[in-house]
Amino acid sequence: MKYTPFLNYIKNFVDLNEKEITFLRSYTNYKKYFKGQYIVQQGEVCKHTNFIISGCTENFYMDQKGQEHIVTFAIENWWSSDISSFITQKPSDFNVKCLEDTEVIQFTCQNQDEIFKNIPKMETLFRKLLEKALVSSQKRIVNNFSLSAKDQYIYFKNQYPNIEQRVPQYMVASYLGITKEFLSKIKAQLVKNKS
Amino acid sequence: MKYTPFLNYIKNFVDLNEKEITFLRSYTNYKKYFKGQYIVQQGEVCKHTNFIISGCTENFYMDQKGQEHIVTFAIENWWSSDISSFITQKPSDFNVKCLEDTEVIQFTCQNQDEIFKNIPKMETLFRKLLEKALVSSQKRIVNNFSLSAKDQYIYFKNQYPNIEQRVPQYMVASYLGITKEFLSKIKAQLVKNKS
DNA sequence: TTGATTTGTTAATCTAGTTTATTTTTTAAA
DNA sequence: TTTAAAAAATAAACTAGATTAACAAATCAA
Repeated sequence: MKYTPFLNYIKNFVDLNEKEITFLRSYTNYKKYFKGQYIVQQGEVCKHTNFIISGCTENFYMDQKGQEHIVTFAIENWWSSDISSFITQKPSDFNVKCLEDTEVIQFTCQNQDEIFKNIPKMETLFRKLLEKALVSSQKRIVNNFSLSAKDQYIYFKNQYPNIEQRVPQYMVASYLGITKEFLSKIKAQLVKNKS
Repeated sequence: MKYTPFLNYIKNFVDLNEKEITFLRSYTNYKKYFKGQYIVQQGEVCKHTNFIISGCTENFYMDQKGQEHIVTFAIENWWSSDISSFITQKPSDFNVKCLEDTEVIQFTCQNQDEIFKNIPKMETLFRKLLEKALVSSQKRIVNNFSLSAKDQYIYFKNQYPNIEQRVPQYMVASYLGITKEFLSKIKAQLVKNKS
């Protein structure tokens, strides 16, 4: 069943009874996007928070010079949205785009409020998820400060071993905040030093 | 009374009745630190989340080369802690140090759980604060990617107009992730271009 | 099964920001 | 009021990473 991965994920953190599960299902919905489709577009309001059942998304923005910068990737069992636009319901500065066919369970801001009101355990879960997200966001700032591009790449590979195989290299470079040419150079260096 | 600024702050977001206020006060405590004192030290567990009534703190860490990097500043009406260590209750990678005499209202991890259990509105408030903190952390990553050091400095001045006067310039440089020499150069440039 | 588009490599040149070192200014203790 | 320490400014030499450009593989549609 389509909801299974989502409910299994929730079960890792909180126990829901039948009634709560029914409620949760009625306030969320399943959706499938195809490779290349946008879940959110820069300038539009981010209507949903999405839990990824299968597939892969990128969250990126375009700067004044027209350059794209990838802020995050998300894969199975991760959450994907533009949280800034979602909580304020104002136009987003980011795009969320599917890099593969992607299935999600999603809910609106209104429905999120209903869920939290009716199942306080869910708000506790989200509070804890936000804590972790904040920690890893801060960790990224710290790494930006104290690691060279090479060490940041190594850190990325360790932290997200699954992602590098699934996305083109120039996107990894964009995520790291370096040019694709320089990442190419770093990889050549690493190969040389190994042998 | 010492609790007034804290209760006023809370009042901006949620309405608490007398009983809830009494509860909140009995599960938090007031503490005064002097300039130069550490609220958290690298290697120790961060025992409290602190709400700053007066004063100013820096959150910094020391990298392998012995260089200090400031991750955040905090002043009146802000929260200050190492959230990673606080939620996991494992040794912290960061120091929180007072840059001025600093008065706080603080609570432990255990007491935070009690507060959330007994006053669900407080958990909602914290969930929302975390959402905002995450947004501004992501914004900082984005700026790191797309702004030059000069533009990041300008952004910092706009976003935190109060802080620059209160801390030495080399700390602003550390926060921005650049050397104090380069910040000095940027400021000289800005002065020249203005006249 | 080809040719067109997307992705990745290499190398020369360039630049934003670092490092190191010296000098000047400000702060604060005695 | 003097003096030592902390903070800020200036400048030359240096480097990590960007830019540009040309080419090589890989992927994919027809």
